[in-house]
Amino acid sequence: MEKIIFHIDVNSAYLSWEAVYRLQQGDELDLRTIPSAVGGDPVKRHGIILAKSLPAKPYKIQTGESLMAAFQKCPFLTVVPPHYDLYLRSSNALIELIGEYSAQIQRYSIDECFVDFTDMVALFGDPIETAHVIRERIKRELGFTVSIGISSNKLLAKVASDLKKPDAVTTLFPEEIATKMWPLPVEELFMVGRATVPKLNFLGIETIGDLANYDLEVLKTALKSHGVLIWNYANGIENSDVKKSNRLAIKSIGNSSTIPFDIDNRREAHLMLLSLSEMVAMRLRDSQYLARLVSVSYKTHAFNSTGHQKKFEIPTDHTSEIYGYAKKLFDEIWDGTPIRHLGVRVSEFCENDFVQLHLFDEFTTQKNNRLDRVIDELRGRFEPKAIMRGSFIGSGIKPMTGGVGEDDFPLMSSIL
DNA sequence: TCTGGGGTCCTAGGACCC
DNA sequence: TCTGGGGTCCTAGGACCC
Repeated sequence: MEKIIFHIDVNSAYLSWEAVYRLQQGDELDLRTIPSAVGGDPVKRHGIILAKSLPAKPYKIQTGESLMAAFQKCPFLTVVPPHYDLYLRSSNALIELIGEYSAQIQRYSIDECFVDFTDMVALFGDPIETAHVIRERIKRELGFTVSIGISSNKLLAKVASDLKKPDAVTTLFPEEIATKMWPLPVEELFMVGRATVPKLNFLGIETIGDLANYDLEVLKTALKSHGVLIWNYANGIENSDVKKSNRLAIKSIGNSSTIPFDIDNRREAHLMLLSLSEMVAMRLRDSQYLARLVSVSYKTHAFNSTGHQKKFEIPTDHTSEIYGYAKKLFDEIWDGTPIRHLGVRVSEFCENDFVQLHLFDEFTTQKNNRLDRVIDELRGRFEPKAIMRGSFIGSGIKPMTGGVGEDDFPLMSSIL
């Protein structure tokens, strides 16, 4: 039987949520009605556009571009800083509402989800009408708009939701592929990014239809497995299930940050690594995993990036050990070039079963373990700053760097 | 116009073993 | 001494997503 899949996408999510919140707080102005954007702080060198309003679109404001560039195009652009807590709460409210229509929901990102509606047709009736009911309810009850795509698989549903924005419901069933999807430029296809477009253009492929009808063998030679993937997508072939999101399915945990100033000495670099390790390790303990692989990466002032990683015999979730590894890895590769951006990531997880905790070095392990958990608890109960290492005072570096905690869910890079 | 931060997956080359 | 090929593990780097 053919499946019925919805893809639900919040229109200009960060900006919409910001606008709704401000209206609720009594603001007169609706950010969505003027050229506006959510953006970072240029002084801290985080200055890019994260989301833009519809009225900002005619000015060709692009997500990801620098605020400076945006102001050049639209000098009176209103830019507000991001509030990730608010976005997480808004996202949760959305998922809760959608949950009334199906239990089969895959959160794909903070502002997108897939819904398997196949078994719900018997209960709610026509999928298109139901999608409109959901769309209307979200607008009325939550105050923002969504675009809903409907098809028989996730890929087509996702493409469909993109066809009409904002506040719309669009179908893209297999028989509609040739008319609705094939005329689109190939860069609109999921998984065709910056690096692939020129390669496809070189082969004479300009539209999704060109790709769909191209010789698969030639494509395979030129683009390997990625070529096969996007050829299938161009033909609407994709058959993965809507997987209920499971936080324990996460494969890695990392935090990274652009430092407001270039770091040119080992001491400050280590302090920054400690700050990042604190957050990574806390999230790791919260995930109930131990990690075997620690990676460190950095970007230089000139934007060259380098990384180094190593597997360790004994899986851990201790802040002190992760920091120790990170520091060692960093020292092995850094040549003194001024650093703009630093990151720490852990992966290769195994369960943190009780047994594993005292296999080796019982005393230190248990001591470290208790210390980490007490700190986690205090930080959870009060605020992260409740426990702060003295070395950070006056350093210009925050005692913990990075975000995403309790409510994180895995974001898949490819629909599968 | 100097370009965030969170992820996943793939590939290529070298080491090592049989 | 020089020769072969296959498998697996490890690491760096890059492509893609939102």
